[in-house]
Amino acid sequence: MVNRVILIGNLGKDPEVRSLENGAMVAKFSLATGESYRDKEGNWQEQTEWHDIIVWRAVAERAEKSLKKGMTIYLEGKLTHRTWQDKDSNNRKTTEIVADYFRIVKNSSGANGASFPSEKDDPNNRNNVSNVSDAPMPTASEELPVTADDDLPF
Amino acid sequence: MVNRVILIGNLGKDPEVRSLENGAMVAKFSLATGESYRDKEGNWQEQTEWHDIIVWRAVAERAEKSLKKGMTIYLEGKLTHRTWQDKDSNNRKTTEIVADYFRIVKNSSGANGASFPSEKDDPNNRNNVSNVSDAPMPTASEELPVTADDDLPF
Amino acid sequence: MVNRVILIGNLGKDPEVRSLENGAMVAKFSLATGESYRDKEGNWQEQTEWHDIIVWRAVAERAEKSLKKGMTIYLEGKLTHRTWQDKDSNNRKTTEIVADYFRIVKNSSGANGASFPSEKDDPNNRNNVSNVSDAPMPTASEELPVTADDDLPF
Amino acid sequence: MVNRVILIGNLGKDPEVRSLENGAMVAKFSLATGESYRDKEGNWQEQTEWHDIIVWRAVAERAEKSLKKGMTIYLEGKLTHRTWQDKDSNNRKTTEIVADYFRIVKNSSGANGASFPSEKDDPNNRNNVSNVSDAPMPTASEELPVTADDDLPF
DNA sequence: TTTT
DNA sequence: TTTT
Repeated sequence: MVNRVILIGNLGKDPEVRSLENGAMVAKFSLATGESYRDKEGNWQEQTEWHDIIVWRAVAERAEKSLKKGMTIYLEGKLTHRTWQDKDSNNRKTTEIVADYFRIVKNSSGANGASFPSEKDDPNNRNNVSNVSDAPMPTASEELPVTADDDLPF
Repeated sequence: MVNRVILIGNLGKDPEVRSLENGAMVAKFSLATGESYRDKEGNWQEQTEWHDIIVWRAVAERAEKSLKKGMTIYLEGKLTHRTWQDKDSNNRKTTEIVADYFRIVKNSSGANGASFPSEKDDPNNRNNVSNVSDAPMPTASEELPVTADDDLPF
Repeated sequence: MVNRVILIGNLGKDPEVRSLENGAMVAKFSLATGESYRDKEGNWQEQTEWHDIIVWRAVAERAEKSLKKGMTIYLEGKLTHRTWQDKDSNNRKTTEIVADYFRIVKNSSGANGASFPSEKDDPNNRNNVSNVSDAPMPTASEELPVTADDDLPF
Repeated sequence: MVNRVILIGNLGKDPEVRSLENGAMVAKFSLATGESYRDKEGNWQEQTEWHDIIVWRAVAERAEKSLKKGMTIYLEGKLTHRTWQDKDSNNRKTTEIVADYFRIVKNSSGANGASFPSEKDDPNNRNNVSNVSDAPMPTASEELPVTADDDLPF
């Protein structure tokens, strides 16, 4: 089974961050994606979707440090649905995207908003993390340049 | 803005298909994705997510013809959320995935269930459609093999 | 079978656009994706991947009009590989991404480079196109607001 | 920058697995994705793409244990290109997909080839790994059911 | 060849 | 609640 969501959108507010009793950090925020289209009168209409995003642990810590209302971010995650009963015993359903990766596409403020944020601002990104699990991770004494093709056993 | 969902899962039932007054066809079905994990006692637990899928027009027609309860399919689409009020004037929210592409990964029945279904069973797939918009679409008199690289102006 | 590529990166040059004899338009460009990482001395290193992108027909026309060297774009497409023989009869292989969708994430110039480009600048985007095939597309006399849930036959 | 590839296809051979001097395991295999289309005579043609896949470390170990020629798998990864010079000093380019996740969609043999393989056969999958990093991971004494919404601090 |  |  595969369950994968990819979004680029804007944060409606700063993330809300909490810690559970077991120490795990959680962050939640809303992300707006939208599309513009012309209606039959030729006027631009905006159809905005607000997605509820939840992130855990290291991703939540990174969200707390780096995400602010108004930013545009890229994220990947999975769709989860929870069913519960409200005070009138009606069945209610909540849908959230559990994101396991995000990166900032654009800061909202003018400051460095004009630039695609460098990954240097974003040290815990998946690419670096991936280096741990995907790459040979040479020790200092046997550093292999990525292009050192001859060192590969193929 | 980007809003993209990718799922592989099983149909809970045959699709429900309807036509609107304007002639547009709509189909809906539920798709289960799941993951297994060991709980603290070491027993396998299954966490199933049921997603509400909706497809329109040509995709709905193809769904009606080809999709059956129990099949495993791959699909791509976008997440949409609608807010409405129930009889008690509570705000309720419904989340659906509007799929613009699907393909069968496995038939549920034993018949040809063992084989990855051929695209020959699936003539309206995106790849064929893409040929219309993505490829040179040569006329009969100037058919270009895909490998006829020399005919390309680069 | 599924073959899907998703990239966000920068254009190395303006697209090269050509028309085939059959009238089909083709555009090609290179897209850089990169990741930064610290090397063992703690210096930032950049690992850039240059991807060859090819787009056809309507997507090529849109690329010609809207894409410029230095822009950051999001795209989706598929991986294709072609094998050919060079002048020394060596087998050579070329890999290209045939993109069927793109959207501008950031203009390179200062002008409106600070803003996430509106879809209003981007009328041929997939979302609009999707409206044609995914939505009921009501006629003027029976316009249905997207939220007019009651009009749906479910 | 984002660089993401999603494939469902068939393994051309068993993976080739090696260990580097630093102990890192590497596995390589070819994956075929294809699409069928009718040519102008109305005959079915098959266009197969063969992708070179490379996986590292834990993913490579899992590939060695579980992947066999003929299986259909889903994978996610990133595109990488390497440039090198052949014996005639020609610049040559090699494209590989560095996969960071895969799962078996269909076994090739008749044995349990008819069923979508359970994640129970696939213990090192991303979903389980994600549980480690994405979920609260309660200790035994404070186990929280996934639906125990009231225990979350929102 | 881009970008930070 | 964002953004254009």
